[in-house]
Amino acid sequence: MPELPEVETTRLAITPFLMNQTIRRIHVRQGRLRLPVSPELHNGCQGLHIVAIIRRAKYLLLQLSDGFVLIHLGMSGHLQIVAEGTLAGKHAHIDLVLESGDILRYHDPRRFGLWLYLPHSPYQHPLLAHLGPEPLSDLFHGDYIWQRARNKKQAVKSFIMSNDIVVGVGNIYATESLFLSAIHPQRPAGSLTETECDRLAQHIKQVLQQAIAVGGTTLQDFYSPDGKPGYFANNLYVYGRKNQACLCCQSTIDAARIGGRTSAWCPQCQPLDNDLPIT
DNA sequence: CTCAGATCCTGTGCGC
DNA sequence: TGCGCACAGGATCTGA
Repeated sequence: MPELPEVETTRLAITPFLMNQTIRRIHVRQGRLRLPVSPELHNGCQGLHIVAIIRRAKYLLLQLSDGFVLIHLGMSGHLQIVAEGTLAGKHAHIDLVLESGDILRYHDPRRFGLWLYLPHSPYQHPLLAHLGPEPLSDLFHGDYIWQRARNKKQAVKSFIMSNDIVVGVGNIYATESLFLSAIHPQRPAGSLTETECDRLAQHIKQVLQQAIAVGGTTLQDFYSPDGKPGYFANNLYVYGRKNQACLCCQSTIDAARIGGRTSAWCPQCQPLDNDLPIT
């Protein structure tokens, strides 16, 4: 569920309920996430105010009147605003209860997420200190990719999914961006031309912006217990379309695991190599 | 240093 | 209907 557009949509959706609110208490039902939930969050943070709700990469940061809460949704986490007294489901691990009576409820079946309390500047924290630029910022552009990709043999798909290169590009949007850029995902990152790097940067931005723009759909099922299937599913050209016809040229979509993640591509629209024979 | 693979955990969907 | 297996939107760690 949570790629960067989902996290941003979540941030926008919860902000009106959290902004300037006072925390009554935090109830942790299951504290064993990717890292243990910070002890400060177990029945802690009473009386602190929520000053700002910030996103960095796929992290959400609740800036409190004292310290920060760092939240990551992992693979299966999601946040929901529920009324007091709403029955907690099997995987409703954390409730952040506000004086308003609203509850920010965290669900996460696979428990790859994070809830940490950081007393000081969160950007110095090891989890955040080495992150690359935001993909939608001016710091991320074709020439940046070109410079960072030089001499790298790593598959370009793994490369753009590396958080020290650029943050927030998950498996879906990496796959789609490469299709739109006509770049085969297994190409060594260092083999990209400057023109290809420009195209790639442009399409990563485009795909993420489009997904954020239709985040309104997510807003709907954000409050309802049963979510809809992916709102962006209609816009997908190759992700999840193995053995189906390419929407542009009718070739059969190919797929393989690259860096441990399933990757799909069109062999016609995204040639592996223009000149050299495959050895 | 670089890169590929294993790993954390539960749910779902498929073939048999 | 049940069982076993493969796979899932992430990110870190290990080791070659």
